[in-house]
Amino acid sequence: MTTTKRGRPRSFDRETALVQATLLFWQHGYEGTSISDLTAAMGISPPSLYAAFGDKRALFTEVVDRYGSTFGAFMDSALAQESDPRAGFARMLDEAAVSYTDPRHPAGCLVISAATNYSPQTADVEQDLRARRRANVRSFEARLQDARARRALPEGADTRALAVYFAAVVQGMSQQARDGATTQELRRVAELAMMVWPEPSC
Amino acid sequence: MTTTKRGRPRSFDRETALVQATLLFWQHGYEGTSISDLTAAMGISPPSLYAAFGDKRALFTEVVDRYGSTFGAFMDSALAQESDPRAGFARMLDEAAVSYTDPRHPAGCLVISAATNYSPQTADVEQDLRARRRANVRSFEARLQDARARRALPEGADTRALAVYFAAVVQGMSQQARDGATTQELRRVAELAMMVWPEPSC
DNA sequence: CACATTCTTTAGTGATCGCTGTAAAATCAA
DNA sequence: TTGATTTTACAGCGATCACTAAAGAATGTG
Repeated sequence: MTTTKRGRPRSFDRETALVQATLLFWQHGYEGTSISDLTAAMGISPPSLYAAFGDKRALFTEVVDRYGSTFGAFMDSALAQESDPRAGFARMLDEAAVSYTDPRHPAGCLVISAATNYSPQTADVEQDLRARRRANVRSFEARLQDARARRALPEGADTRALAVYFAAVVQGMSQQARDGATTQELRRVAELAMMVWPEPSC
Repeated sequence: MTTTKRGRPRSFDRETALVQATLLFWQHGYEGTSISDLTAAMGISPPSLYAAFGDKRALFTEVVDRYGSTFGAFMDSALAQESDPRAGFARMLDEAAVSYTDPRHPAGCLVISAATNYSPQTADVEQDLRARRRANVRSFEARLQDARARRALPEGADTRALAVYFAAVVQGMSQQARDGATTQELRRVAELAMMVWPEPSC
């Protein structure tokens, strides 16, 4: 496998095209974005798109993977970088409030909103995103169990319920952002949501 | 305007057909449900559907209106029937947990999930449901302002933030239900969510 | 019965969907 | 230059989309 390039070089930048595709899928969802929409935004023809990315489904998967390592990366990093679990969840919610209303890109979270309505032939796409969301809930729960083991949560804390709760709050914030909620409103929501955190004191 | 019926009688029950359409739209969303899907489930042909309901958009509007006065009615009634505002919101969240996971119909809330991905030509449908969700937030806020006026909430309570918070929790619970959360998990989420309610005591 | 009215079925409309066959254009290796 | 390789633009594939024209079938009215 050599790194030499032969043949006619690609006339467009693959990364730039991927960003355009991300914005479209983010805004309109998987089914709401057509190949025609994509090629128009990318400035390329259908055969070029298929040669560079495979098919629509493969392009979407690549978009979601890239999204997870860029726009969506704040979640894992907030939980991982804060030594105090409570501070980690608080930071995650606050950063979600800011990111979901960032005017530089579509509102909300792509993983949450890009495939909620699925026709039978796109059920696999819906299942893909659903699996990612479920993995997120499990990630929350693992962090909470770790916190409980390290005495940052009371012995009897229901980590499963807390994980589902935080996941629901994040998803609700995404939906609210798409419905027009402001950054300030969502930051207040994030602040309120943290009040359920069980305190050993009091 | 007479009530006499002339001409060939309709061969299907309109209400039954409307219920079938509701289940399809609830499960697969507006764009994910085709006329072909609808006619197959209703057991009628396209011209019969168009004669009875207008077009796809009109049928969907009728479905959503009917949904609001049946499956979705628990929200308004919970807030209206409980004299204590806190009890009203608690009951609303708990009933949402039960309703959103009721195996007798699709999971979650139709108004929340039936049109989140919109292509340009169906933006009006998205805007319709969005308006209903915004009206819901305003309804929450009005109830909270009423509660504050009646000293059931502290003077300085941020009713706007609380309204957006409760709306986000409800929407998150709907999404979690569609992702497979159980009734018990969501009831625990509802219970946790009520812990943000500001108490004049303590 | 005949007639008007309403719903039915059959078959199809143009438009758009995701996707691709074909051949010219643009590069590198020899 | 010659040939191999890869991408390009053009055009169109079959399938499905929401929707409907046309004519037959089933009712009430006269």
